[in-house]
Amino acid sequence: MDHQHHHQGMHFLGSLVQTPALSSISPNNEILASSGYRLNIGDACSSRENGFPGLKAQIKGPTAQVKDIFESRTTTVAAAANEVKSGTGSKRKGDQKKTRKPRFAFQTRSQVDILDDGYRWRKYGQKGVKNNKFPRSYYRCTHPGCNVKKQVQRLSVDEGIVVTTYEGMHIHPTEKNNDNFEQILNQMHIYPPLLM
DNA sequence: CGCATTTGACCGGCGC
DNA sequence: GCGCCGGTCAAATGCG
Repeated sequence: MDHQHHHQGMHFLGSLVQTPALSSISPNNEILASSGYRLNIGDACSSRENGFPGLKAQIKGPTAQVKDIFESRTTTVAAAANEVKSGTGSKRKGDQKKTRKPRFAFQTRSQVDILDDGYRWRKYGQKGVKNNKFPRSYYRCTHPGCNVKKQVQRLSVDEGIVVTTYEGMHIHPTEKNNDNFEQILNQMHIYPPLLM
């Protein structure tokens, strides 16, 4: 737990993904949408603190708007996430360190906001975003002990694009089969059409 | 009944 | 100090 990272900023994986139009895939679990768009991020990018499997997207400079949205966050975020509840409550103890978790974001061209990445998420908040007509949703991985969070935001500047940001590393494997044909298919759709 | 989502309150940081 | 902002909590509600 000491091998810290030197990058405190956020990595931006800007890939424009054109997902195939499959029909609803897994209705019950995953926050999957009915239109059948899905993105697989299931196994492991291995690299660092985040597991980003099939995401081979290249790292590229974010577009003006996107960058704006996330970069400002980086610093403030950590504080809120850690210390928060120590105020009056007696429940949580903000004992955790002040880790500044790196975040990874990527954008997708999709009709649905929630992409099926193979993990189970519980929504814990939603807020309006300045200059944006779409709200941003906050999710937390439901696996016990796993602190991974993610937020989803659709850009109003181009409502066909959804930005998903991951924060933290999963401490458990994906809950779904990874050899699923469809998933592989989807992974393949990840890199091709790049934004710039 | 056991989950997940909804939604307004609340919190810490920051700029003025 | 106050108000805004991004983020989170938690009670109520919804749903299978």
